[in-house]
Amino acid sequence: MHSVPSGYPWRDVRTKLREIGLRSTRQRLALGFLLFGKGDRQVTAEMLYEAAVKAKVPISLATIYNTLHQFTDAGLLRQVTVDGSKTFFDTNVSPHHHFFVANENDLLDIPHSEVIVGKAPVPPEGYEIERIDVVVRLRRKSR
Amino acid sequence: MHSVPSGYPWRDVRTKLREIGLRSTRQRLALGFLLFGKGDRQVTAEMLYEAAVKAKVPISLATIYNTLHQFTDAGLLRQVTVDGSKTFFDTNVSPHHHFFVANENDLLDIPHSEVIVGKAPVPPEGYEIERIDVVVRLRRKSR
DNA sequence: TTACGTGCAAATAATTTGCAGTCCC
DNA sequence: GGGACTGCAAATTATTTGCACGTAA
Repeated sequence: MHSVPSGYPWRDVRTKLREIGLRSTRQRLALGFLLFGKGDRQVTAEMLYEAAVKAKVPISLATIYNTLHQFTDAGLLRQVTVDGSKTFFDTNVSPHHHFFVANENDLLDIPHSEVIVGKAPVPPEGYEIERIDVVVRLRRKSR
Repeated sequence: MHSVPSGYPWRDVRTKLREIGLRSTRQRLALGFLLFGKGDRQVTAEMLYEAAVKAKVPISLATIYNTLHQFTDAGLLRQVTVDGSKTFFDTNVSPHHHFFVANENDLLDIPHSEVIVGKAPVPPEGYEIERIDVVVRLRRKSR
């Protein structure tokens, strides 16, 4: 019944929390398991909140937001902006791009093998490229 | 003193409005000139509001939003999401990508000549690609 | 005239923040 | 015990909406 987390060694959330200087509170442990327990996930605060509620973890939305940002600051999560509202947090922090299905509000990682950016554009004078975000918008096939 | 609008033939905003079935009200004419008067622009509702105020056009923020969406629906503008909050509207509706300077909240078109996407990723079963958005995040060069 | 537009203010939605009470270390 | 953490509610920010009044056609 053990599933090996793909992409991140999360045998011990508690240890990880200590490493990044955060106390191992009930809610942070729970969110750690929910997020890193099995494979990569890309969630919104709302989704994670629902998952926590479903898992019977007593937590408030404010704490979800706080924790997501603390994890992001610690480099455990990457924030992804796809569509106006709703910010996603991705447990996959390695460089990669995303598929996004707008009317299902669903974000998916694009396997790193799928090279997309051929040639980076030349930035204007005085600026340098910090990162390139690619979002491939999908729609359900009509038939 | 005449400047030829680059990218769009806006000799007559009034005509254009009629074409898309909108009445030529004072505020719509003004926004039309501000937006399409000289070359491509990429603005937020707030930016356009300030420009209108500066141009002594009596208008409310609500009308700015209404008008931006009407223009977008008519295909005159393209909505661009870069960063969580703040939605940009781009007068350049041809396929192209963007540079974005986060801490200056500045959006720039990337010339179409600058090819970026090399190979489109294979979408998951049952889905097809609707559009590919590329945002090249820039930062000021340190020195 | 009269349906379409506009402006204001109130309503939403997502997220942040202040602060009193709680809980790890 | 004491500072870090949590939860609630109130505050913010960007945007939308309801509705009385104004105005283009």
